[in-house]
Amino acid sequence: MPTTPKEGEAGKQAALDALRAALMAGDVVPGQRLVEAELADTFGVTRASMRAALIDLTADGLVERIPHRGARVRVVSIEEAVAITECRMVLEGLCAFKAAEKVTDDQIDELRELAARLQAAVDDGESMKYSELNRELHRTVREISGQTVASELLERLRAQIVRHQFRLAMRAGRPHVSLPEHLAIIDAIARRDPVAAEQAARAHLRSVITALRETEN
Amino acid sequence: MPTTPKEGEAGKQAALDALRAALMAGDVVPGQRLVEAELADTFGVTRASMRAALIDLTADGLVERIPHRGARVRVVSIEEAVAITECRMVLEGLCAFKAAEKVTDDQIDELRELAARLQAAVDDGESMKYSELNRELHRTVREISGQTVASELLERLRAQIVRHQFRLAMRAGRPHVSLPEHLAIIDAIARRDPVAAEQAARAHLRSVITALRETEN
DNA sequence: GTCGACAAAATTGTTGACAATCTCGTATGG
DNA sequence: CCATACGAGATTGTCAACAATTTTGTCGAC
Repeated sequence: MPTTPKEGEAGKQAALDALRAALMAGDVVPGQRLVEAELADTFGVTRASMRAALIDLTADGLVERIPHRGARVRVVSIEEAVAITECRMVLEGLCAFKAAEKVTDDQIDELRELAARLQAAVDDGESMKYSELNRELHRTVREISGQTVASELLERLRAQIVRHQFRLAMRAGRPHVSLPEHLAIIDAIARRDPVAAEQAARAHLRSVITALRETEN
Repeated sequence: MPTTPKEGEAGKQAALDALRAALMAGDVVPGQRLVEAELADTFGVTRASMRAALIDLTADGLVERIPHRGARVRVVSIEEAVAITECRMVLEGLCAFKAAEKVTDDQIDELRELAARLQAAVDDGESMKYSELNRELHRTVREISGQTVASELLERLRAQIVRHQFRLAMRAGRPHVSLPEHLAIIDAIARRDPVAAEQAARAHLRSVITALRETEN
């Protein structure tokens, strides 16, 4: 556990961030029991703070809490991951549509640069770098779209399936499939073609769903 | 305040339901301060229970909590309501699409009956009844679609704009506009035409957005 | 040998009091 | 007369102890 044992202050936020980071990083396996006192001790906060953090994470769908039975890391099945990605599909489509309507010249330059970096990462076979740029692209599109409501929903949904996303990113050859899809999104937004942008975003997520189903085990 | 002053037991749930109902019913004006002790006393629960309820409602986006400053009823601006409805547009489109794929014969009968009742409500000018059937239709479509993830998101979003929805439903002539849109959704699902169903659902929500913008004040 | 009941341990839920923080009215000085 | 500093009141945040509940382990009976 790479966490410096701080003291309890405005510890709730610290606890929340620490646990969330641990969840995201996969330092804690799905289904694992999350005992309040234990975690509170680990992160150096009071039990009340940790409790509040767990409640927050439950609202975010990352943790499952059963009355008098404690909290567990929520496990999302493949089917659930697919359903979540279907929601992402339409929401990212909306963002892409709006982004194509509102994009500025400066932002187009930014996107073009991102496209070049994505291409470079694939050429060099740096899948980690690619995956990071991938997230940056999606974030940039959401930012350009100005759809804060959709953005929040997407962020929530993404957090729930980070494990599946990670597995997907590890698949050999996956970048070669998704790169042209990403470039198509960028291109459509740069051309200021909302309909094409939405279609491209949807097509990309549809491809992600197909790939997700293939990882079934 | 039509609430029987119970005692504090599993009072959190009671507090949550009570406050949520009050929010939905509009018994409490937007922007109003929500003092923990005061509400706890009103609903006959402990402050801890009320606090937990407020935290839950904050996660649902119904109230706003500022550290050391308390909770207020969140006010959603027209622009925010539009953004929320845009998200609803694509999500309900997804549900309609899936519903058209999975609908059973029995469910088609159910939808057709609902259509008749909607028509009847409009003919009789019962806008309250119509609005209620409206909600039932949307709920039925979500149910048929089996998209639990999208359903939850939609439920959250709807709760945030119930006030605006109410204002909309009160507008004279609104039912005459939305009825054919609703019938189109039902028809497309009954024909098992996913693409048409999605288009119909989107068109309906697009119309809602237009109407929302017109209520600007 | 297995099933059921009972008791002990572990864990979560709740309560009440206290501390920290913010708001607002009031007084003081320029 | 206005601005600023101060302080009382009100409100939220935190904590530690206690109560309620579930789980686990053990014993005895069939």
